[in-house]
Amino acid sequence: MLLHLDMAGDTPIYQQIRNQIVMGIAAGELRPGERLPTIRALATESGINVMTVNKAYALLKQEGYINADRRGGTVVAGGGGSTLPERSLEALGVIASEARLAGLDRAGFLEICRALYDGEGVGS
Amino acid sequence: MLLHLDMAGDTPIYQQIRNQIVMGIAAGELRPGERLPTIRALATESGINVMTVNKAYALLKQEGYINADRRGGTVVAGGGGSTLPERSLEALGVIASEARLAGLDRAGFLEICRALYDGEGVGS
Amino acid sequence: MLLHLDMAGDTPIYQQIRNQIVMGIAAGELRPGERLPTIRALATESGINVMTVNKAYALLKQEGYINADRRGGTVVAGGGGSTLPERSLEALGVIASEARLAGLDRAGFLEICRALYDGEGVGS
Amino acid sequence: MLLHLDMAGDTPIYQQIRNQIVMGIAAGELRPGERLPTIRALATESGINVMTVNKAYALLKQEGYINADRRGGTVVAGGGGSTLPERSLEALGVIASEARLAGLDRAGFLEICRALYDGEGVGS
DNA sequence: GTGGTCTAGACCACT
DNA sequence: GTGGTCTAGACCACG
Repeated sequence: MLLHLDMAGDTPIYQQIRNQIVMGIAAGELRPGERLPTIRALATESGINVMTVNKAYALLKQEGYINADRRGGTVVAGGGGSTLPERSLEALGVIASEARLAGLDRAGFLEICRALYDGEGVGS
Repeated sequence: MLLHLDMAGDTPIYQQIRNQIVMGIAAGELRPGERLPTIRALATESGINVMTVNKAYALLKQEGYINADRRGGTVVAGGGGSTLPERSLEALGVIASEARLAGLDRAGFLEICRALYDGEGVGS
Repeated sequence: MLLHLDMAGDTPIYQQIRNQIVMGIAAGELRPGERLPTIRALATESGINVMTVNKAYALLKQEGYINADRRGGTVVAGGGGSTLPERSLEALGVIASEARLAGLDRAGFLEICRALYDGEGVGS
Repeated sequence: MLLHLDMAGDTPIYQQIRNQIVMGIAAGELRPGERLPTIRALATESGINVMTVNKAYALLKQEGYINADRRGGTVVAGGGGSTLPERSLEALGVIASEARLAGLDRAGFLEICRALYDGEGVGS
């Protein structure tokens, strides 16, 4: 459970944590039922504050990606995802426009989308 | 040049302006060489601060989507976009993961991407 | 005596046990004088800690819903409840407000209250 | 905008704030579109921390009761409430059971519910 | 001046 | 030992 955090960028740290955990689940590195690292463990290990990790976990819980097992620990939730969030759809629309203006043709853009969906890296 | 601004959402207003102009260019509603409305005009017309529109235009200029006209106006830049920005690529990766976890299969996801690329709406 | 416990929710487990026993008594499934399952039995049967069940029983005893039997068991207490607890009254006030804001008119809200009082389910 | 906060009780402060604002909206003391006090103002005025009020506002925003206007300030959202939250329904079921066991007959219980819905006080 | 974010350090409820 | 809550003080993005 190694996180790559960019302290300088303008994406909030708790968002970065949230994003990487979501990607980790989608990639199968984190399986449903598996325990996530403790808030405190992740905080000290990453050199950030407990509250920040707390916020990330709270967000993930609210979105239904993870569950806080009252017996201690936090667990990856099993499936049941409903639909692609509205705000992601909007962001996707903007990105598609940027792709067109960047000179990417339809096939090229879809190839990138496919690669990311399949969890392959995109040649930077 | 009608803007739909959401004062409640968590996307900064200048970002919303920037996004909608980018999408407008990609959709062909704004053609290369065409003049954009004055900062002041857009501001009063949309009921927002001049500084906010200024920031959006500055951002678009910096990204190369628009250019300052010699006579003081602002015009849509022609082509020339190089590659999909790094930060958009990262965002796309997150969205692809969310799509997987939302139960969307590859075909469904790519269909959405295609529709957005082609400028069609997505059935909500 | 089957308990439905939600380990993920934010209601403490001992509270859930307490609530379900209270509802069981009100519904007539548990009659005054009837013996409750042993702490240990309920704990192992539900896969939770003995201390947790203990806490629930202690709470119920303190509230007067159950009594310690001379022979070491625990039995459902008979009637005698005085008034609706202050904290429940406050919670009810909040819920009534939520109902208003949810667009529920007075008749609809009271119908739900009646159904729950009479032990009927509420159509989801 | 006076809040009555119980620092000793086991209800989190941010929850108490949230509850009282919800009740304030339902009672018509806070009307849609009206500005709520600043986070800092409410914090200093109530002698609590900014982060605590922040959390309460974030919760209210997430529930759709208020909107953070990006131009500064926070505003009461207009209507549009969907349905009574599931967790409130469960709590209501428990309270109805407590009422029965407290010796309240159906009419008495419904009278209390009606009074609270109509915003009248209940004789302690 | 507004809300959003982060930190360091602390206490508490729950299991 | 876990997550949940609170504090005091600070910086920043936004408008």
